Amino acid sequence: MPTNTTNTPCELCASRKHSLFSELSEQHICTISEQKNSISHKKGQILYYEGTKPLGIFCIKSGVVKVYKTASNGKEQIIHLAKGGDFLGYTALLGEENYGNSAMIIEDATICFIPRESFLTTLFSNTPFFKRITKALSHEIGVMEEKLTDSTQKSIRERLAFVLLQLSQSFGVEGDNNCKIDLILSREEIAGLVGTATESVIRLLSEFKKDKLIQLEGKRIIIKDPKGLARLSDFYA
Amino acid sequence: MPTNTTNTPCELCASRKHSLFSELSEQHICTISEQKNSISHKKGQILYYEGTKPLGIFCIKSGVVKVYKTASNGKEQIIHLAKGGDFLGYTALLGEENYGNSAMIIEDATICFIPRESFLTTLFSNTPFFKRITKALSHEIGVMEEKLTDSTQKSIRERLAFVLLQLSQSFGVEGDNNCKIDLILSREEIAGLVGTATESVIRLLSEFKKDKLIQLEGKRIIIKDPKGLARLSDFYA
DNA sequence: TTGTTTAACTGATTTTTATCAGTCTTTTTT
DNA sequence: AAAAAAGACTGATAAAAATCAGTTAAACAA
Repeated sequence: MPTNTTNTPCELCASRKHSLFSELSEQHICTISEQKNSISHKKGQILYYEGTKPLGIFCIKSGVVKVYKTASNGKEQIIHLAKGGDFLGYTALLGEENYGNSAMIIEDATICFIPRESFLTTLFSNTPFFKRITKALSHEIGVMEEKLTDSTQKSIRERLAFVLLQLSQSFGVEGDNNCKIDLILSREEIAGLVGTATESVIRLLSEFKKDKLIQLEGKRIIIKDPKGLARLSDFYA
Repeated sequence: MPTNTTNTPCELCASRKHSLFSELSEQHICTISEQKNSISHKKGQILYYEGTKPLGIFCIKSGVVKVYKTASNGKEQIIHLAKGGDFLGYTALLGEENYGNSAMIIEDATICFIPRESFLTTLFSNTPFFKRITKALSHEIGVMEEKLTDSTQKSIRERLAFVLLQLSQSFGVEGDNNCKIDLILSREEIAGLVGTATESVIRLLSEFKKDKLIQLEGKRIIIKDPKGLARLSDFYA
């Protein structure tokens, strides 16, 4: 189902500026660029499955990908949402393990695949790049520790409020006196992001709406009162 | 309060065999060894606080350290328990961030401190070692993703059963037909490990005891039926 | 050893959250 | 356009877990 697309060279790729490749030398970028393969993906397609062997890394040019784990009860825990400039799958590659999560396209995407060897060769022959990747890995660990703590110590209401703020951070477009989250997620997916039941999300969203914290426009959510949400999410203290 | 101890050279340190230093060359080990500082710590002492700047890394020779985050409600989420051979604090150092968690001695320990520069110099001039660290970081991310998923999708009973199995894995000593967890943790700390209230842990432990899954010997826990606990923890499926 | 503090435990209660059952609405398919 | 399917939503209920209040037991200090 995925289709090949015109292979824009990495040198010219707009999303590279915000990516881990941003500081790579001309020479290295070109090596990578020659080996990569740009592919178009439609919403719903799977990029990779948990438990399978990583053969390279993915670099998102455009679109949105959800990275998630399926729990034994069948529910999905969404680890994070990746978008243009984000890398996927390097954790499994560097950990020399099979994928520990799955990745599904949730907004039509163009994604480059860089084969294992090209990536690793560039990495190991380029200390600044290696450092950069290591820094990203380390940062990620801190983020996960924070998420774990929140998930055990905060209420669903607090977590949902926080998720909405994060979504507006990553996918928000500023409007007149508010901020629209420009990303279509099902209620079930929001639940997967928060780590709760779908019905709880629905109930809390309508509570937030009643309290004028958000507004619902079709499937999209508009943040009306970010400070109110921050207060609710127990963001300080 | 911490006191200096005889500085066993890393070359001769028993805990090195199981550590990330295990494959380091003679030369590199000696460089590190000359710069390090071995310190004795008593139970209750703090190794470092969340929010402060890392000045080097810690390498545990003996003893046990809890690495934890304090949530806004004052409760502790224990991220993991570190023991002989484990490294601490390299995540913050490599992420170029302040400590994202705190570390407290929970069993008298001897811990070496390796200053930032010595560690980083060795790391960047030694690709195999660098790869090894990167692999550990990547693995850690997978572990945290698993923990996050468990914390949102499993019940407290399942999580406690799993924590007990992990503790017996890390701190268990085999007895006649059972396995004693040779580590003294308060009920509150077990709660911090599971991510729940202290009372819930107490109730569940007595339930497990009633069901002949465990046995309590003073503050120590003896695993009587690991398979039963595994079944309870929903370890398969 | 006794008093004092801290931790472990128990029961009752409340709060939070999940689950179940069903309706309404939107999307997709035919 | 009509039928079918999927998703959003609502209310009622049940289950899980936290909190509160108190007792008992253990550890520590005077």
